[in-house]
Amino acid sequence: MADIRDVAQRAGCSIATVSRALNSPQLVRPETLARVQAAAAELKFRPNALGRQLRGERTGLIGVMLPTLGNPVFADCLEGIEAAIDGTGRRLLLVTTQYDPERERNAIETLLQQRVDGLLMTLADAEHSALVDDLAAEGVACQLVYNDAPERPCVSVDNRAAAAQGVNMLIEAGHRDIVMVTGALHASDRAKRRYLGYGDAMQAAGLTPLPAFEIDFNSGARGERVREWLAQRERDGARPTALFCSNDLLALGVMRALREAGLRVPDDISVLGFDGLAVGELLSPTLATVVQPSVEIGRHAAQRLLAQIDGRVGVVGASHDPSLSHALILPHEIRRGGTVSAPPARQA
Amino acid sequence: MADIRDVAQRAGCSIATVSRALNSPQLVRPETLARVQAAAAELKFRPNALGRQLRGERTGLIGVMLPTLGNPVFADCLEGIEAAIDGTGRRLLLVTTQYDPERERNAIETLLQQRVDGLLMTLADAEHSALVDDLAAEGVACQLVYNDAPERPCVSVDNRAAAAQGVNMLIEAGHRDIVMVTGALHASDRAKRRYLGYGDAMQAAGLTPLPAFEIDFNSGARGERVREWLAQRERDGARPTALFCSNDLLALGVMRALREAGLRVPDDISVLGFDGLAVGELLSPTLATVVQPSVEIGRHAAQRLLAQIDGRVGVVGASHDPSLSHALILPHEIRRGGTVSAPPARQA
DNA sequence: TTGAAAGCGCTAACAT
DNA sequence: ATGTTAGCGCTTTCAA
Repeated sequence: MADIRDVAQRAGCSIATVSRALNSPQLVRPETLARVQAAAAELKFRPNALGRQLRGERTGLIGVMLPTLGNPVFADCLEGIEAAIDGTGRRLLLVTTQYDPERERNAIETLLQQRVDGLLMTLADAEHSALVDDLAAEGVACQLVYNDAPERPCVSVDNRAAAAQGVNMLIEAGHRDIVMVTGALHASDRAKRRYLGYGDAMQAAGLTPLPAFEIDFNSGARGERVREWLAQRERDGARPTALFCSNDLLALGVMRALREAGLRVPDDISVLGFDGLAVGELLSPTLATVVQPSVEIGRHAAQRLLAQIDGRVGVVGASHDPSLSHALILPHEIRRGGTVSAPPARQA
Repeated sequence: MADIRDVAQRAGCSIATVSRALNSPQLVRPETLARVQAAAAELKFRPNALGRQLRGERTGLIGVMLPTLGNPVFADCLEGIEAAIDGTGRRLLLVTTQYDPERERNAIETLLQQRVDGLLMTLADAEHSALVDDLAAEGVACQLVYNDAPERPCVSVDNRAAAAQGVNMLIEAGHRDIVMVTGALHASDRAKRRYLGYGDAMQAAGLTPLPAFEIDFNSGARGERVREWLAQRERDGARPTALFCSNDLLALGVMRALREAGLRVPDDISVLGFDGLAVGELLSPTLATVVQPSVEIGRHAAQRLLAQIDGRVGVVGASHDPSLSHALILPHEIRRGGTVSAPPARQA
């Protein structure tokens, strides 16, 4: 593979001139420029980004760390990130962590070793993670996505308020027995905040918040678990009339289980999701859900990160925009859908 | 940021010893090793991967180029890729191209400049693209995913046979008026092969293949287009009784349009998809589809790529496994689902 | 406008 | 077991 020296020799100039011709053509005499370009083309010269990166201040690499791509929420967000960096000459280094804190640590270390200019990530639990503080202390540019921790650099919706508003919609539809269904609650700060929002809405309506029904997201036996739980509640005479699922994917799984258990949605039981996945609108009945602007979350996070990186030019006197180190809360939306209706008439 | 020299000084040894301590601990006296590790920890030394990569043969970087992450097929495939490289110490450089050939060219060039060890990609049209030949000529390790071009290094299903089998299922259910619905047909070699498979099945049953109904994937007006088209067919008295959609996402969109047009699936019209998206099973009725093992496709492609890279050790006399430069065809599956039933009784 | 030269941080001979 | 040294390919002063 030809290197800059080969090109220089072929063009009859020094490597410095080749470098200029490639990066600052205006600094080079047109005739020389042409010779260099010709030489580069003939040799199929492909500049080695590693050399440049090793030398320079920046690599143009952005580290992206997400829990999984199996949930379209993250894929959507990634699309927003891509859209934001498109045309800036940056590239994305991608890692997924499966919500595993240890993998999170490793991944970050790896990305940092590659000298990414900045980090975009969703942590399992941003509030209790010292990671973000460490990164801040090290001066690593970084934005969290989806995590909402008010005092941290992140982009998200107000999960608590959004959840409350969603649950409130259920209440307004006439539901009083509402249970929240979540994955492992302890593993996700978002699910926790949504549960708080659920509690807010319930209490504001004078209802008693119920414990969340937690089911393991990764277990194949989800359907069965749901049915067992339902049967139990049935025996207790306390079957809820509505379920608030902490995310859309979970809602879809739950709905399948309900169907298999012979329950009709929404006639027998209403279901509300959270995320606003596009597929939700394609279902019938359409999935009622709390919509986060996933693509926009990704886009904004990336834009903020770039601003952060660029603001770091002089390294010292840089114009550190303080707003970039606090949360950016994007508006959520309630999407009414066919999975929510009034509760079935009470049977004596 | 501390570099290897700082660590050496602090540990009272040479940089070579530090390097050894980090990469081949067994070559270093335990006592020295301990000193180095202590020094590295105290200085929060983070090895600069760029230095190593510039020096070494390999970067450990794998370039991944996909059309979009908006379609879960590709996200699933990416999960398989991740699974395959997990634990190998490699990282993924990700780019999406939106099916745009020019972006494809740019992206590849970019990835190559970063000196990725190999490339994993889905091209819009692998058969007519000179890209793959160029790459092969340059000796770049590369595997195509989803594209099935028999003579190329790729991992996919046999799109033609799979489509034929799917369409045959429709025929066996009693359908004779079957139309294939696709995105821009010219843009995707897969859609083209699936259309061939459609033709195969129709002809084998003594039926006349119909022209495909192409609708722009990126247009928001999809629903409307479908309704117009249906109305037209209706007037012609030639409304098909079954639609074979070239992918599941399209099928979902089409089904929505059908519903909005007042048609029931499958009572009025049957729908068959292609891909095997997980959401298809969560719908009701569940989506009948031709299932590709997306995660496995990604996993295998990555494994083959790694084998290719590793086989290149001696650079010259390497054990170039020739099978790696030909297609690996993975088995597909027909998923029967609620969206396909017998055609409605003929009305005079 | 161009060239010479000094590294960026690391690894791997080669020497001791 | 450890040190010395020569680059990997590039950008960027500093001089000319």
